Amino acid sequence: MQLSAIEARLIEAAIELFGRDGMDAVGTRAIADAAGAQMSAITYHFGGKEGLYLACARHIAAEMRERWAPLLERTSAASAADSGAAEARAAIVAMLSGFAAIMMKDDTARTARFIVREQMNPSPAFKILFEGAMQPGLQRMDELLQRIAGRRLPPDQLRVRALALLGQVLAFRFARATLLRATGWESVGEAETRIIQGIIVAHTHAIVSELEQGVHS
Amino acid sequence: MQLSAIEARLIEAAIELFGRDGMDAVGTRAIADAAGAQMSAITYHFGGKEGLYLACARHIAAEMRERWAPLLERTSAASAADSGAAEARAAIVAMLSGFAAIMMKDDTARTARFIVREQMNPSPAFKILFEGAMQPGLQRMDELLQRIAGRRLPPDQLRVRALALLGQVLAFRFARATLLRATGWESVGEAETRIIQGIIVAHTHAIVSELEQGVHS
DNA sequence: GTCTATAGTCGGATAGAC
DNA sequence: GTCTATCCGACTATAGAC
Repeated sequence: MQLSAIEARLIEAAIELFGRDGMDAVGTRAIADAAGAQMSAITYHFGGKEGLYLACARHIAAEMRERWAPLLERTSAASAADSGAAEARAAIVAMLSGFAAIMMKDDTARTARFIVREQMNPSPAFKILFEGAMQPGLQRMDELLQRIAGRRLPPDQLRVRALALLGQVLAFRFARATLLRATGWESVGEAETRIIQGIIVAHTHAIVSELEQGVHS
Repeated sequence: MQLSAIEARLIEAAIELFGRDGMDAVGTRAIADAAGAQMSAITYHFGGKEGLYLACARHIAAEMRERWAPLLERTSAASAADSGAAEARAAIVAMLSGFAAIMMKDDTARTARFIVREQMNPSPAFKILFEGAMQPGLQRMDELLQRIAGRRLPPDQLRVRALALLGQVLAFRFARATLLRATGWESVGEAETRIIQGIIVAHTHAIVSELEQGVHS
């Protein structure tokens, strides 16, 4: 799927505006203006506002897959059947730490807003985002947790644990306004990201260790 | 601040619609219809759409304060200066477990959507929500964590830890679509809430224990 | 492919009857 | 306090010039 220059600009602008104000609240004129294009270009290239919205979802899914890729590669060995619990634990910590680094970057904010809207009010775009962007990471987390917990936990409990672990990271993106107000920080730069990562690592380590011991006992 | 019947109906309808579609995407006519009122009633009672929006924020803040109140009362003794780490740990677990119970209820969905919008795109309403609804709970979490960590952690680290703990719970509310898809659940009823609470309790216990030991060592 | 012009609908605010 | 009627601007979509 090769995009022309104008299509790329329209998608970038639309992700920003759809994310900030929601699909219904954004005018096609505002998107076109922000992209330096004519409103009718949206009709021509995407068939209308809804087509542009779905194109945004596909773009975001592809971008997320790219960002996850290194983390998934690095942890693939640890999820294999012949690896031990210690390796799996290290892989989980690495995934969440890496995920935190991705999510704290400023340029993730636009896509995150878009995704959260779909979470709370799913449209056909949600399927694209879930299968393209979230499924792979969740599945890897599942595999790693299973290497630690064995078969003692039912599958839905594994998934809930995976979501709770990821949720710690997500909160710093979703509840950004509260984070800034509660800490007094002006923004989340490198120093703040390191603090967050350190705490995510400590929490994850504690949780996974407990899971390991809980299963052994 | 006593509300007339029509004001109450308008606020209820507006929270639902503003939460689902966002302030800009909802028409005053749609709100009025849902409330069984005339559009001009919004102008008359709230001065306009924005006034209604702020009234929604105040209403939500008051409702949240009410829901938090029992948890804050029950944990106030444990946050006092003469209580021990074990009491504080139990209080933290109780707070998060209770918070999970509140957040999993279906009728929290509307207000949660409204709040998440303000998180990602703060308007003047955010201050109302933060100070009225979030500040008290966060502060109590802070106090309890401090009883455990002593003075070894700088204040912003305490707050980040508090947010990470709360984030686990929040994720199940604002990533609801992912939760349902990842688990295959059809809804989050009592049985599912118990599973989530159990995992929150286990995770919280692990995190707080680690914090306790980390400080002692 | 890119533009302008226009059609038809719906947005919020408000004046004035009752 | 509650209603109707109306203003004016913004919306999406589309037809047609170039």
